[in-house]
Amino acid sequence: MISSTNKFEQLPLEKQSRIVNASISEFAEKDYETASMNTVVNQAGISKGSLFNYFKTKSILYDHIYKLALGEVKAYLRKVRDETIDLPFQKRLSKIVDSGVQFIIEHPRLAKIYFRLIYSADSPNRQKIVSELQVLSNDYLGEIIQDAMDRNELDPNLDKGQAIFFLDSVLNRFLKDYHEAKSHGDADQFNRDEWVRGITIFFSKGLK
Amino acid sequence: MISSTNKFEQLPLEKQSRIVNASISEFAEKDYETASMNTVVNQAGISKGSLFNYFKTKSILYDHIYKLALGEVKAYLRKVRDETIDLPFQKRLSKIVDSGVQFIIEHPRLAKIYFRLIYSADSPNRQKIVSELQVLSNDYLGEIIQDAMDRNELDPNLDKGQAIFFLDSVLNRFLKDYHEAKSHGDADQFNRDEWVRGITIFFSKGLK
DNA sequence: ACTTAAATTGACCACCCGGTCATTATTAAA
DNA sequence: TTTAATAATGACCGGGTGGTCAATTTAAGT
Repeated sequence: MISSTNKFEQLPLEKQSRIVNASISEFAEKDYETASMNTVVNQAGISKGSLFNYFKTKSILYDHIYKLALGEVKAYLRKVRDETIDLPFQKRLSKIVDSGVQFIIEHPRLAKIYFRLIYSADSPNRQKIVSELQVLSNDYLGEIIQDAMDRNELDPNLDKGQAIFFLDSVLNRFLKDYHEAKSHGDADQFNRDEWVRGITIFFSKGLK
Repeated sequence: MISSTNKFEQLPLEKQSRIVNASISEFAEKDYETASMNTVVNQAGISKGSLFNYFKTKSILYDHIYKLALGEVKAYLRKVRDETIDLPFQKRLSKIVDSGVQFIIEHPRLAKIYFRLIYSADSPNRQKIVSELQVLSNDYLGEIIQDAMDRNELDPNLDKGQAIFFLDSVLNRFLKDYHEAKSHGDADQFNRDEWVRGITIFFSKGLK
């Protein structure tokens, strides 16, 4: 079976990275419908015919790029999960937030694609992608919560599904706001440590 | 001073509502860039020249529509705020969630436009609109929280800004998920009362 | 009924899109 | 060096876009 990115993968690495780079920039800057294959082609310095030879359609190229972005996100998450496996819940949570912030700083364009995927609506196969992400998040946060419950750090009668939802809501929203503030240049309004502390306290005690 | 919607407002009401209806449908279904003036025109049963006579540009029409959507949202929020002014925090919170759910049921297209505005990125003047919304949310939730603090229902040492952020994150995310589940036909997985209870408990006690 | 002013129309414009494919340039085999 | 196979090109296609404007219909004034 021949993958649809087969021709692309056989290209010299330098050319591959030019194309990937241009695509990342374009899909980070504009949403799927508005992103232009012409722009990608010009930025990558190749001809239109070539690009459509490597990727049969726009949506296949998009697939390639978002999977790449998601792969990076997953790697970050895995790393922090494994590195914090022995830490208490609060400490663990704050490390996860830290790691998210770090990802945004190191890969701003991939972060943009990721948030577009989560929050915006108009990628192809959106429904499938979103439900995949939900499973991912469920597994990931579910594990963290289960660990904490096993250690009696969290209420053992907790509705796990709801707990995951709350974690997911706040964490993603925080990172999204942080990302937006950063790309608008006014990230200094975020005292990171203060927010990380606030978030972990909130999850422990609520607002009471 | 002549408003840019002046000509539009002088139209017979029936024609106005045909145009508004068509516009709402289009901007609910597609994001700003993808929404088509031609579709609006056809659906409204008027000529293209007329529409551009009433609204000089696409972005002015969009302005009119999103302000309309936002106005409805605000009215709902005001109503529930005023009706629950004497209730304790938890009860109040659950009424707010209820009201949001009701809004989604009664105005699904406006809800779609609202969520697109909040979560998606590509409307004109996005930055200005989003910061306006932030002020709105700050005022609204800030008031609710302040009331609760005054009654010693919440920790008096609470960082108000953070508290608002947590409320906003969870409430908006819940309503967005509810809205999406509903428009995908599988809203039954949401046991509304259970979620409302879970949310209010979470805000009181956290996950401990 | 005639004239004038205002509202409505839709063909038309320049532009951009994703995608194609005959032609050309490059490489490998003989 | 000639031939055959492969890779790269960009002019071109049909279609859609926001926006315009001369021409036509409708309404108002006398």
